[in-house]
Amino acid sequence: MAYGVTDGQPMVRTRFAPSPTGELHIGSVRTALFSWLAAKHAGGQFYIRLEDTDQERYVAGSTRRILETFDWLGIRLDGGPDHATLRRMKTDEDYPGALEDGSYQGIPGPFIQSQRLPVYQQWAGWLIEHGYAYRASETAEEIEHMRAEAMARKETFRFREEMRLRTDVRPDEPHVVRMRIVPRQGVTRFHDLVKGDVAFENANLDDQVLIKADGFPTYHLAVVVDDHLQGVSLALRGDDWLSSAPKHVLLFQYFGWDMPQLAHVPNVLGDDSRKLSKRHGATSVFELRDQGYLPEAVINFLSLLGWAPGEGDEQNVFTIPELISKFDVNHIGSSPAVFSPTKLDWLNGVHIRRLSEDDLTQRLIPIVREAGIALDTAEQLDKLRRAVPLIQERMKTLLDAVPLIDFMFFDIAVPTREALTGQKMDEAESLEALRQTRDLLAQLPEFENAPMEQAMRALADRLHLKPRQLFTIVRNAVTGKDVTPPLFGTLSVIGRAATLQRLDRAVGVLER
RNA sequence: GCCCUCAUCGUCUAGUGGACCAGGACGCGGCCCUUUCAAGGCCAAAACAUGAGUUCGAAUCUCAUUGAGGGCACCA
Repeated sequence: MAYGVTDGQPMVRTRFAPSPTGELHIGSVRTALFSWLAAKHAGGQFYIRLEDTDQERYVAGSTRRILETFDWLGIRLDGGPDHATLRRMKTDEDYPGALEDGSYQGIPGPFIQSQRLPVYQQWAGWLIEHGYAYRASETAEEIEHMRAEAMARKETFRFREEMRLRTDVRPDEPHVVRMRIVPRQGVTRFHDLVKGDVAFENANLDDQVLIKADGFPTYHLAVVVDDHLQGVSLALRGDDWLSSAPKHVLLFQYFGWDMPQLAHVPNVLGDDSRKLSKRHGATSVFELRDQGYLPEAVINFLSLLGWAPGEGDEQNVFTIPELISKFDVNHIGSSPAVFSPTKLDWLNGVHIRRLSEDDLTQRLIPIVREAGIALDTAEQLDKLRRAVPLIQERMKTLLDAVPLIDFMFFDIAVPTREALTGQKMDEAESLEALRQTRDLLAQLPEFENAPMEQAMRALADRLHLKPRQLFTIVRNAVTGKDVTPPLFGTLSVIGRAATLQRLDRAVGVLER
């Protein structure tokens, strides 16, 4: 397992290597999470490397978005950006300085592949010198033509050295560098931590382009060179890479470098068991964040997509430290997992309930403000603070808080007569009940939960009403809703003045 | 077409030849608690894709079939 060596100690080092081509997909985030957990479990390092070798697909600002994703999740990188700087950046800025640094925590940089071009050129040259690669100058059109001919013969097209139109390509003329498959026959095998032993016939591998005509490396060269130079001991990636893995294995062999351990993790699928896409709602963690999910819950949920502690351990709810201590790459499942919004909801509720009241209050503040509820005065903040214990176990997402508390801050619409008339009661009875409630609450020495409940139960008794009959009309009168947090705690947050005022108004409605 | 991968309740999964007429979790249904809604507790329904084979014995091993996914770029 140990591959890199730091200070004489074996070191597990993993990386996440996205392309800056837009929003980070949930499946990619999960792969990154697995990588991070694997590293942290072993006390190792996790870093990020930007694979921007395709200039055409580059999307401005995506590097920043990628780094923000990790920042929000609470995943700290052992190589990469400074989080404080990151938070100060503007949206359209990209490439934070820390990623460009020469090295970080002993990991040699830069961490942006476009800044490592000479490195790839150097190693491509080495391959050519040692007979593992060659120059080729066929144009895209020529290749396309060859492909069409092969298809006409119903053959699978693979570019091979023998198919070159021009041999003896000079280094100074436009060309690409292609890898030679050596040996041409035979089988390339490797062990994948997730997929097990995998074997590919060399005859089915083509002479992959390693350096493009623009001088940029392809993924295949860059990933091998960087993983080696940066001391990656365990490489996790999506299983769509499995088919090209044998080429990477061959390159490692050509170079004479030790292979990192490979783990190809399955995709995350959407509700319809198809690949997750925009049509499935949440496709980036920012959407989840905006929908009121906690990073703790997202991490917990994602870790369970394709991984389980195994060995009879049936735990489902994990803190991040628990995940770090229990995570094991060998327990990653080999089949794709479906993203289940309902399970995420449940886990989010669980993690919300685990928060301290203070913590939850802090997280609610921006959301409540966003909903248009002012929290500028100490009094308003105190109201929220007092409401939190009443709503904590009633939320699946942070957004759920808003309808649970808005009436504590805003006045409500005038209730209808129907809403103020209790079950199996007529309007006169209901009116009398509300009047007596009003008088009772006006005289109550302490406008607090317990004494209020005691007095109100006694009142219901005197009126020969069931608590439910009385409480329901009081709830409607004061909150304007038939679903609220527990009534008396709620009234106490609303305060005596507003409560009495709303009761008076309700009495007025029935008197009319 | 060729190559590769995958296949246990609706979903996430446990399970590595006997302890499995398959365990847990979400969701669903019911009950309890209860001022509404939640939370919590209890109970229930619900799966080894199919077919051969190996074996005294298979969810677990092998093969085939079917289905699903991925790859076959000077994209990652």
